[in-house]
Amino acid sequence: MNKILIIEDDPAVSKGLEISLKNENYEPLIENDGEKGFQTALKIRPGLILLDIMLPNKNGFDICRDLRLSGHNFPIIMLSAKAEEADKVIGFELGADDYVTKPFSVKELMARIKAVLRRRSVIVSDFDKYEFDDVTLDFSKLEAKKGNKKIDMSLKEYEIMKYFISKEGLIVTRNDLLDEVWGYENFPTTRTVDNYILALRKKIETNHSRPKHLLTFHSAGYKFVK
Amino acid sequence: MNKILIIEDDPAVSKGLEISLKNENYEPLIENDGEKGFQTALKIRPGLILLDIMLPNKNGFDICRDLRLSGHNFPIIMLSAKAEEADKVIGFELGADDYVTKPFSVKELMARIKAVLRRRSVIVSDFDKYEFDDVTLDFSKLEAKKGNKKIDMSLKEYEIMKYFISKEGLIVTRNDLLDEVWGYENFPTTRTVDNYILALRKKIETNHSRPKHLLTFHSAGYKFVK
DNA sequence: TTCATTTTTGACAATTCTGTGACAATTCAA
DNA sequence: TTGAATTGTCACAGAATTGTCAAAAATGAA
Repeated sequence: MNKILIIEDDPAVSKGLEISLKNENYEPLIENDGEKGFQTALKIRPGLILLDIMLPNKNGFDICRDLRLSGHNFPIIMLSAKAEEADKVIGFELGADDYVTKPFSVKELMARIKAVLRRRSVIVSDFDKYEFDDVTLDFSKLEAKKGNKKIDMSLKEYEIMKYFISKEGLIVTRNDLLDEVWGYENFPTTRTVDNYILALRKKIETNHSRPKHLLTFHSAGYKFVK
Repeated sequence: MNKILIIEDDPAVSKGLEISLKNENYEPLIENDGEKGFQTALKIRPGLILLDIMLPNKNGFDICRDLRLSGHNFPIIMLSAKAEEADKVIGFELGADDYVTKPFSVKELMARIKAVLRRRSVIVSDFDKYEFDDVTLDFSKLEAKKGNKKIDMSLKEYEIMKYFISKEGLIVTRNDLLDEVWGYENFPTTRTVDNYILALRKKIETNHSRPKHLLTFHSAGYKFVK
């Protein structure tokens, strides 16, 4: 997931970036045409896009906006020769993650790439407070309460709850959870999931052996209901 | 530092905004009168102002202009029923940061608030004295006290405290700190952060091994509470 | 330059979290 | 109703993270 798509029509710039990125163990790919770049982005789903603004066929702003409109949220860093604030603002409003003006120092750009990727790797979806029954979860403060008693939950437990909540009312299989919460780095057994369910039930359910929110669906998975 | 002043005379709108903002962990405050809103802005120095245009006593354009004239640069997002481009231009020329036409989607407005605050977040943090428990920090004089004993703190320690304070109650990851306090020039390891935490705890906590203000959140980061 | 201070790193200890397997309980299907 | 499969439950080992200290490296002033 460290593919980086460079959409940039000046070979001097793109070649330089390619070399620097390879040095940092990313996998750079160059497109020098706006429309083709856009298509490639959709196809290869890069981990990050370095996006020039002035491009043949489709400019950077349009690419950024269209990617966002079509529901993709690849991290995007816009590159531009113009230092004007206006460009910057537009870039951010279209959903760019960062904005770098040429000429830029390679070191700085690398740092910004790292920063953007780091920020993204943490954030998942866009609610950070959620309530059901007598339970309150605050994901940005990592605070949880049942009634007026604080609940101690680990980060992984928050992540699991967040995933369940985002799928409220739907069956979530153990493999869904392993893929989405644990990711592709770790491969615990499906039993691990059951253990977390148990732990969560003890925390959020009034009677953990008669769950009302984290329900079992035999030989399918679990379902969270509000 | 996340107070948001809503100056809006339609309760249907302001109440709705209040609820949404609370959900996002902001602290909304409503004024329904132009002149009073203006005075309140001067008094409470909000982190951002949501400003309607049509208002009793003093309209939004005047409020915006007068705030800027009196040297304040709170981020301002203008709200208006009129979609006319003219309004837009005037709003920006008066120094508004963004402009949203009613009816607006709450999600969009929240996104714009975040975007404006992000753009501004580099500049703001305009407090230079802060107190909690028996600790006093003066960021412009670089003086600190616990009880009546002076504390020796390095500049970086002041910067870290300032960042924590600006995120009071929220989780701050080590990477947040590295991005925001250290910036893009230096890349110390995350262990460096822990060491600063230790040093700061020894200085500001009464019992550094039982911290009450700089709290650890395992596998997430730290949180400052007042 | 030297010296004092600040910043960073690395090592190790202490703590917390995760994952696993065993066994019990439950569910399903025939 | 019975047996196989699935899920509930628990306690423990070892992984991973954080606390802590001391020493090395960097910085800045005299």
